[in-house]
Amino acid sequence: MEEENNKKITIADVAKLAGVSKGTVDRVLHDRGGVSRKSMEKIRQVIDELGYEPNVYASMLAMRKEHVIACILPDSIKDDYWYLVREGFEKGGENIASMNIRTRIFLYDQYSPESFRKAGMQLLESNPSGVVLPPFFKNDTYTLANALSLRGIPYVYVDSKLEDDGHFAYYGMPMYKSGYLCARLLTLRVPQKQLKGVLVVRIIRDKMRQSDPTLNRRSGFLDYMAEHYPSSDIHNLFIDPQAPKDTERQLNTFFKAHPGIHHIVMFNSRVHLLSDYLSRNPDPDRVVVGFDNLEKNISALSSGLINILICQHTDLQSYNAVMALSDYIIKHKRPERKDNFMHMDILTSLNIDNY
Amino acid sequence: MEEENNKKITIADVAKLAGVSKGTVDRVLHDRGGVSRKSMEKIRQVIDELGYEPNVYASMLAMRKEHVIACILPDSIKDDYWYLVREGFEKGGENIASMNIRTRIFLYDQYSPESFRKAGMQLLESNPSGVVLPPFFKNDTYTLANALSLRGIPYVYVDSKLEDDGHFAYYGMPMYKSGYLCARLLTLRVPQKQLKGVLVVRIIRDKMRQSDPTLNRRSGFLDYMAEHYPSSDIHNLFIDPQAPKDTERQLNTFFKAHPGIHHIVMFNSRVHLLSDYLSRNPDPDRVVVGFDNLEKNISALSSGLINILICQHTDLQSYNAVMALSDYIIKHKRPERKDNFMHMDILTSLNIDNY
DNA sequence: TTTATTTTCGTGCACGTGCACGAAAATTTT
DNA sequence: AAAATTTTCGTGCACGTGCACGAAAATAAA
Repeated sequence: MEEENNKKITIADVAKLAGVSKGTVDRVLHDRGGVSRKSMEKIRQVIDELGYEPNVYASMLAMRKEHVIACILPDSIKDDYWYLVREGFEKGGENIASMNIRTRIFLYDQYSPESFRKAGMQLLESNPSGVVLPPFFKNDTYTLANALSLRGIPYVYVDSKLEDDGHFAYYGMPMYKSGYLCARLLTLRVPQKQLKGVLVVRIIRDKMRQSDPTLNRRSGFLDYMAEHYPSSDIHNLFIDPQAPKDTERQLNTFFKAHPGIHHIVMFNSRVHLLSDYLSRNPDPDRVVVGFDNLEKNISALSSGLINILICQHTDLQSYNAVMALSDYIIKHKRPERKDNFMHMDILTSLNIDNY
Repeated sequence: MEEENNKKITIADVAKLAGVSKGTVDRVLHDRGGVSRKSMEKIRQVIDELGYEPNVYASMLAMRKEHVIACILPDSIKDDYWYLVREGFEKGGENIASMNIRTRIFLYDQYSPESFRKAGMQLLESNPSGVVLPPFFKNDTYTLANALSLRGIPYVYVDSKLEDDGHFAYYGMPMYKSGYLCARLLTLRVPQKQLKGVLVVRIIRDKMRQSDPTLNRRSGFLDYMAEHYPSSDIHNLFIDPQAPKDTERQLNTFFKAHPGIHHIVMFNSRVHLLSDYLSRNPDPDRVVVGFDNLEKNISALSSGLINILICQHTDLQSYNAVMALSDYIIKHKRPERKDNFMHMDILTSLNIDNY
């Protein structure tokens, strides 16, 4: 059908062929009613026949609305996990700035659900055309998602997603699998019988957060270990990220008590917290695996303190989310898949360049 | 300076403040001369003061020109290396189709420089606004690049790049490093003394191509091996991709003669050519490393025939190239870096999902 | 039928930029 | 100084869509 004879088909062409005015064509294009059934059918048919496609530029030019894509985020220091999310969002923002779409970030205190709600209200007031929504406090996130649904504002989950199905898209990571992969990489060079045990370092107050996605990662890890090294011990050590000296002392104590253990993992993004201890206590047999491409992690990898980093493009998630929303705003196109799981990158000191 | 009080600054605003007409402002915006020095300076100053930024939509709407981004490629069967380049290019094309930028591919026979020149002429005749240019025949590519330069058409090298500096951008891979990484991954689990040797499988007629980028990769590989396994042998086996049965026979013969060798690498994208032999001759000690995310390679990885695939986003290269060019056409923005080296992904059967 | 109401539809302007045309101003030539 | 030429600049329309306004047509109420 598609008429590909150089000239672009416009609304006027459709109108003429359908024997109506371009106003009417516009009405059916945007489903805004007030068109008789006969006209509508005729117009739809002509649109198909001619293969009409709207001109994005003319459309955006005519539609004066100023578009805003918003994001709600925990306030965070530089080089934090959430900072990566933020960076990706902002990168996307730069990319679409010239398309007259602005971005706004609403920050909250990750230890105060109250502040989340407040930020959520402000976000709604800004009347965005799309929202990037990393769930944090489950119930409050759900409330916010509902409010957005009600207003017809598309929202994209990143990081993890809630069970509601009203989201526009999701960009996240296969947490369970990442844990499984982590276990495998950790034990790559270890024959079955030699593995004495593994130390899992955890953050003491992560219990606070209602739903911790790293739990799934831990499950994946434990399952692999149970399958392949059933007799090896998994030790847990809880550290306080705000007390680096305590951390170092704890690690010292632990490894004095368990001289046979050389394998360490952390399931969140903060493996760099171990850097101090690791650099002061070299061990040729040691293997350390961590997650996420924080700058500090990457430099720890480069300098050999840790061995492997499993990266899941935390920043790409929010970047993709922004781009998906802007594509929807500009071209009215939905992403190919609604739920998108990111690829896991294995980073070692050898392939860390150009990352 | 930037006036951020909601209203967008237009050319008319600039014109009024500079005491000229918008036609004149347009002239300085596009450097098309015919403007007195005094006016020009005044206008430039006002533009800075007001922080004027052109409206992309209005600009593209007014400028009727139909933009084409072209690519010159070896004709290839599906699931070939060059097919990946093509897929990336086409994916980019889909993405910008709604922005009224078309893509065109000019194919040539990779065994005929003559056909390359012909395709190049056709490409020039299509008068593209930008070109994605994977070098193949060195001299002819250089000639084509020159012709493009002369016409002011930006061209982006992908895959590898020539020494001229006229290119708009480059998206490629650190070949040497990929070889080095390959060697390391191949020998990950092998103690120094146990490695008897490695088999390098090569394509018999790759000598034909004037500059073969995989040579660098081979250098990286050999350097690593010389450093870490100085006493191990590197065997070369030349196969003909069009004679699968010969290949299998050659491999059989080789491994009968060298029972101690279990490590295989191929430096091009065709490690899948070994699949038949590998599946019919299982060897628990075997390690196979290959390159590039061809579908056949990926399925060989999934089914455990090969162990590691080093991927360099062959498709992303051409995709990025298209996007960079379209960004330039639409927003007049150049990429952040001129030369972009892609990241190397390490793929195992464990992290191959969602790739 | 006449009037009132609702449904359907056409007209025309605005969005901001690019560019062609030709006029005005400046400069050179006669 | 007048004419010819060159330089500089202003005017106005086109691009294709969205949307407001009000007219025409269809339907309902009188």
